[in-house]
Amino acid sequence: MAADTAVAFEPRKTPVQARATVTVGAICEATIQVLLSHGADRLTTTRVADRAGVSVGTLYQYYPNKRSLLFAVFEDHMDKVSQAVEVACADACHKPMPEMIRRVVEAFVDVKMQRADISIALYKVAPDVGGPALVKRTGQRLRKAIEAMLLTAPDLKLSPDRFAIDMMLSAMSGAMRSALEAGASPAMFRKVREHLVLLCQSYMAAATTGDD
Amino acid sequence: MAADTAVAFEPRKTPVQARATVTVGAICEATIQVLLSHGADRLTTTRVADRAGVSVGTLYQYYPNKRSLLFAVFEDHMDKVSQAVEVACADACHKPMPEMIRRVVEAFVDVKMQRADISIALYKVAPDVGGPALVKRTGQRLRKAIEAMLLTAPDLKLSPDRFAIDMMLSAMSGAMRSALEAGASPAMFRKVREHLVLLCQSYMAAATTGDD
DNA sequence: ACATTGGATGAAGGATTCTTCAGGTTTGGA
DNA sequence: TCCAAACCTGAAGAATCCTTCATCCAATGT
Repeated sequence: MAADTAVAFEPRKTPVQARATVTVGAICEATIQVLLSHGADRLTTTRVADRAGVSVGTLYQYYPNKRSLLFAVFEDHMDKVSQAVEVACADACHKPMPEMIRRVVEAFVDVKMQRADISIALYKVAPDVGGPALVKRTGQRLRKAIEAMLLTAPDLKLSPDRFAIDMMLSAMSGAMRSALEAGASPAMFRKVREHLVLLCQSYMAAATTGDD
Repeated sequence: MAADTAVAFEPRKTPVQARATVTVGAICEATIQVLLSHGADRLTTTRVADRAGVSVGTLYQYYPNKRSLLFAVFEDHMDKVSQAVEVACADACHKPMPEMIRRVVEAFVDVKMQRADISIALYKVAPDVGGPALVKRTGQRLRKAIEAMLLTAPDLKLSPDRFAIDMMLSAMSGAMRSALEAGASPAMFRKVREHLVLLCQSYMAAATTGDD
């Protein structure tokens, strides 16, 4: 059921002139917009091109097919999220564990919220674009960053469990996803953030005590 | 961007004779299979009919369109999950809170795992089929059941917060989703279940103490 | 046995969509 | 100024898909 995850996903050509850079940016932005306004199943290359103010041909000059376009947008978003979390991890080294968790969770929630529209749009295509694979890759990247950070915690009895970190990450994703898809208000997001911090802190505390 | 969530989703006709019941069952099962083997974007009504061993016309006799078919399968699954959790809630009344949480989490994990293939298949179409709406509805249903159960807990200082329950549910969904999409082994699932219990228990304990 | 309602068929109409390519326009350096 | 490379255009080919409907088979009750 898989194996075609890596077929022709690479961009076809990289923009050289400034004009083309603008074009590619417009195409990516238009992809998000069309996804939000028309849904994943009515996302057509022509519609995206129209919205971007270019012709279809132009789109196919940079992306070999529709999936590669979606994949590129998805990959870009995941990369931004990863970077935000990695920065938070670096900043939180040597702090007490609860403080570490707080920073990581807040960084994650904030970066997702700043680009709420993109996050929501991408949930709609992830399945059709090798989503799980990319999500897994990103998960590993985040886990490494968090693992490294936790190793510098002065108040940890047990070494942090890899599995527990994955658990925490997937719980975070789930909570954010449902908040985003429910169209939560800014006030609601603050509450989600607050509770998600509590959730992760208490789980991590429990997971790094008499375990085995 | 919404408003067409309730268009022609109702089944067209309900099977009367036994023969037709079998047919409808085969169509639903075939839908899952095609989803798993071909992906959401290559799920065609003709392919589903072929796999079910009937003609397309038959399919359209029961479902007015493709989306309504997907919706029906989705709705059926969500109903099964809800029932399993509701039963667990009813059984766990008057038990200590940690025990309650344990039962609910285990019920949820187990029912999802029993139908792992269906769960995975449905993740692929949820976005295109009024998924978020159905998920929200199911979430409310589950929250009510859990809320009622928690009210009978003998060891709870604060009345359980609605928001906290939603939080727990979305964290559970997220964790299960990533485990399912990662193709976790049975052994891995046991570990996920165990940790998810711990996560929910520690969060609930924290959320029902000095809060606000 | 027969009429009526339920159930099944599958070719074909109608509508989209993806992707290409031959040819025109713009840019930037020589 | 002039040219080659970079860009852009958009009509049209090729491939799918969704859905319908006229027609035939099966079941049920009288």
